[in-house]
Amino acid sequence: MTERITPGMSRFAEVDDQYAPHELEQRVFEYWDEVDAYEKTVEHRSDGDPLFFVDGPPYTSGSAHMGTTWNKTLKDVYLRFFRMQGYDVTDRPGYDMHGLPIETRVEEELGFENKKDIEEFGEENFIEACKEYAEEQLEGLQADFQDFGVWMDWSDPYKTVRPEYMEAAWWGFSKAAERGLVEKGHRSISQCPRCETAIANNEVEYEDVEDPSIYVKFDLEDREGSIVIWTTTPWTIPANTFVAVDEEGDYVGVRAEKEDEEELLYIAEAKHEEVLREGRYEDYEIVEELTGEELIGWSYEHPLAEEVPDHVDAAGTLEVYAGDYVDTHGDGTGLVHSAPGHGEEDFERGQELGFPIFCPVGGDGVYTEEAGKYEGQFVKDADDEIISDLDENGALLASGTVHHSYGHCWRCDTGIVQIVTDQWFITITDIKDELLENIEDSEWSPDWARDNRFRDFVEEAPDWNVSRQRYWGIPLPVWTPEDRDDDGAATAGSPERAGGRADEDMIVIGDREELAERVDQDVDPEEVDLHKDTVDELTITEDGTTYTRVPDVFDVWLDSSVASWGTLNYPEDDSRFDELWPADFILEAHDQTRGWFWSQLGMGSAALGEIPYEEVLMHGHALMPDGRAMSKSKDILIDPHEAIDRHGRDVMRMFLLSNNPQGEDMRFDWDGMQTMENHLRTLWNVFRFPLPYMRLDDFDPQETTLEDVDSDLELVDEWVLARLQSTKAEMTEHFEDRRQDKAVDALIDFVVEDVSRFYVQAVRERMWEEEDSASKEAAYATIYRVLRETVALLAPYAPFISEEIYGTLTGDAEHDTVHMCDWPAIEEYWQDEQLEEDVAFLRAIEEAGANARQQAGRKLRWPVPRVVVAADDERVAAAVERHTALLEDRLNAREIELVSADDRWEELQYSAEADMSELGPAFGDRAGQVMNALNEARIDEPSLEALEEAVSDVLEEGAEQRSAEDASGDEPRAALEESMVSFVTETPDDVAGTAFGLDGDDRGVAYVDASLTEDIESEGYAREVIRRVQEMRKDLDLDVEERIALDLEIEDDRVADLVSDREDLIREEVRADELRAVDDGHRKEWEVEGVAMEIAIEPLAAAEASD
RNA sequence: GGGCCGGUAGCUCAAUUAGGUUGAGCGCCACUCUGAUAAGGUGGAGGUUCUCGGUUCAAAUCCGAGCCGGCCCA
Repeated sequence: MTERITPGMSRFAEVDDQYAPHELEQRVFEYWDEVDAYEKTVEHRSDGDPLFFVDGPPYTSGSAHMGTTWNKTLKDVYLRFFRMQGYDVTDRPGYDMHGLPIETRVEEELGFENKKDIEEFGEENFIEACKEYAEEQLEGLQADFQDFGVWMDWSDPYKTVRPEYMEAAWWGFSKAAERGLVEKGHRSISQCPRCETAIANNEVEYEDVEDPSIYVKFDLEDREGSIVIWTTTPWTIPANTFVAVDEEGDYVGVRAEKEDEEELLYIAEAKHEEVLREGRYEDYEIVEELTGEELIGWSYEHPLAEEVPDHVDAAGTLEVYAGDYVDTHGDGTGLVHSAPGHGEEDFERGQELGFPIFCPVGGDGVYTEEAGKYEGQFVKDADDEIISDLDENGALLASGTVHHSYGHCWRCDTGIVQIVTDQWFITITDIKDELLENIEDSEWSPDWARDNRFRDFVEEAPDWNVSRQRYWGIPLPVWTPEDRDDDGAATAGSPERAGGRADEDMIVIGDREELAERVDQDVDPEEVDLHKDTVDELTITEDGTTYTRVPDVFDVWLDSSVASWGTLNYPEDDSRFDELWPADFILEAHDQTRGWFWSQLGMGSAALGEIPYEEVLMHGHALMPDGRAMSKSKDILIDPHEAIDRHGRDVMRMFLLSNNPQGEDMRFDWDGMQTMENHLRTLWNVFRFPLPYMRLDDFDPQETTLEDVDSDLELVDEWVLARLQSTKAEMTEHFEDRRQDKAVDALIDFVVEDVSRFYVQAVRERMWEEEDSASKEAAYATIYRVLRETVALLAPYAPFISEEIYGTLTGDAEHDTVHMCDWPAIEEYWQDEQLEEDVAFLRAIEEAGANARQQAGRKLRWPVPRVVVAADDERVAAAVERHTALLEDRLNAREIELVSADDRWEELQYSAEADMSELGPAFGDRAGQVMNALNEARIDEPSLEALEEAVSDVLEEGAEQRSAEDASGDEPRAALEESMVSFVTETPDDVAGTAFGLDGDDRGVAYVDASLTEDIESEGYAREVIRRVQEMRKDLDLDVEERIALDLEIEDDRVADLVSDREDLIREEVRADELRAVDDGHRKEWEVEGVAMEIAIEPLAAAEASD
């Protein structure tokens, strides 16, 4: 067997100098394959508590975009987290593969124009072509998801086109039918005339278009004059049935003159000027003022009575009625042309009024015979002819065009027509109260998504039209008597609700077994495919009646609505349903409020009386860097593949996951990607740093645990371990709040700020020591524990780099994959809040000291004799007292002097900062003035008396005002209180001092005494020499252990003497075994603090070899 | 047109719960440091907190009216 370098095989193996994400990720993919990492991780949790996650199935047209990528990455991070917490997670992915979008894509590919082409091609062939297309798209999507490092059960996704899944939809629908929630309805729907099918309201996309805008006069019968209506759809005029007005609106009768003719017109008062201007009338006079109520009952003549001989003429039609959809201040005239055969509101009002439904338009948008003169024309094409006919009839008041938004088919972009047809509905409005109650059984993040958005939607949701007159979908499992009058005309004109209850004479089949049992033909339930072409011909004969299948297929939203049991292959497989259902967790974007969140609620409630999910995490959309929505069709997008090419999978995931997942949109940001890469590089470097030392010393983390070296731990070790505990606690809390972004921020902060910038800095010298020491072992054990737990915490986010680091750290001593690890538990033993706070103060002091040093012009390399820490309070003083040595070390100070809060430096001056929350209530409208005075004051001691003295002018002025206003004078004069101010030190010129603080509050000042002594100069110059020799070693690319000969020439005698005092130090630090003249070596001239030096080095191995 | 969410530094966001002198990271500029670091450190520039009005001693925060973006609905 050939030896391979893979994570998990060789502890502390050599790793890349640089973090190289692409190579690393390839290695990890291969490794996962090799050890069956995913399968082992699933198996590892098989005894855990079940956690039933249901994947909202992506639609299989097109490839993964940044939004899908974010969605799947979020799912991945939570599923990995749940697994690490011990849950046995159901993680079956799914794909939504039916529906009009795929049909239109396939039609495009095949060059089809309309349904006739499909019929000619053959339903069976077309369905097969759709299936192939969907499967192809699925492959691409799934390859992408796997490439993003998402771990789900890719071997067995649920597909909505599989018979067992389609059966799950049949089952759900049949349960709803059993509850009496299925009915056939005669309703106004949006129809795509190209696709020749109803489409759901949420499939209608609104686009700005130019349409006719006409004002039409309807001549009144039995009285003089006309009422005026406005419409942008002249093609609906043939179906006019009544005119609606606002009962309480104000209307006027106007005598208007044009070209010597006079007309009496009735219009809303608010609109009359505009309408008359449109009609180019020269003069007018208001002759009547009426309310809408007074117009009711007026009858008029149909304006196209001759052209459309079959027009509505039933009793009560062609009259004025009240309609609550009329607005006398909106568009139009305040009188609304109403055609129940078209508009939804018109339809509903027409039903109430018991009018016949006249719709002279077919499913293809072409006028039928009933349209008389216009028969055979596509409705939009007939607009011009209708307008000119109206004109000829003297009915046209004005004709123009208007830009407005008009509904279009979401897939083929054809303008929709509103017509009345027979459709099948799930009447969820009958169980609306139940739906609203069921919502309460689910927890949502963020909570407003449920309590505002979702509830609003559910409250207003209409019945669900589930039928589509198409091919690529789950066939309706409904059989009706073959001689049945399917166009539903019988119900038209009925004053009751259209369609009525579910037909007594309707058979709804619930599964394949039942299908095989009841149909007249031979059907093998194991083999039957269930698509339209296989079930269309099946008939059922019972009690002498033959039933044929309703030819429609389901709205594709119904497919995914049954995912909670479809995922479990229920009802075919009932082995897990009772244990798992309903889903514990679902996670989708906010557009699913009206989509999947809703359809599942409706279907779950209709079929099973319950909401099918218990917890929802609702995220936002991925936006472009400039905040625009991404759009594939407009080529406005960031391709996840490009993101991976530029930065790698882990980086992309880290970026995506560092965004708030609760309802807020995410702006993609290349800078943010780069920052994440920098963070991961930092982690890589932290990880890489101790490896050579551990290797050299044969450190064995199983032999030498943290517990073994407990007594040798130094302060920084204990501190970083305490920080680790806090980080774990913080992350766990954020994860449980479904804010993985805050969790990863905490982790990054820990790695970058605490481990890399502080801990590693602090332990470098300990690891650099050549001989074994207890301290070094303690540092090894500490950083090992820190890294080992860090990669577990990071694993759900960045599974690749975590895997490689884990493998390199643990060898074969632990799990095969980091993803089998438990979520790191908080260990109370290592918690130490006081120490964390102490170090926070020390770091603040260090930062201030660095600032002060820079002010004093003294580099960190040069020691300073003394740093004075003036602590504002006991807490700070205690921290400094406890850790003086560490502070000396970090500040490179010979001595730390603590000035406690009770004492102070006489040289110092003070000023005061006001606390406005105290000052405001006490001084009222003068608080700002007092604040300014306080800020400007300079005093010698930080006492309230001194301060009051300094700002006395302002205080007294206020007191005078107050007593002048308040004659009773018993209110006490506002005075300064301790709580209103905090004192701030002012630095003397000769000492550099900088304030330090925590969380924005000043807590003291660090003063750096930068005076020089010979001893300090000696060390300073020596360290300057060391630094330059190190640089020269680096020039030669010498190994860290390599010995050299050093040649040092310094012109200034005084400096030369100072440096030679530290000869031992220099030799040790630069690994110089010999101090002598070097002839051939690497030679360089330097200037150090104005002193010229010449340094030469020569590797000893090379020197020996050349001898 | 309606509902929900958002608008704070060049960018990403925090501070809005409960009103009290607007902050961080990234980016930029200058200086500095460098034998784990494509790093690190110090300083700096950068703000009409979308606009207008109101409440208040005091508003990014509360209220009202708009504007812009996103989602959903019509």
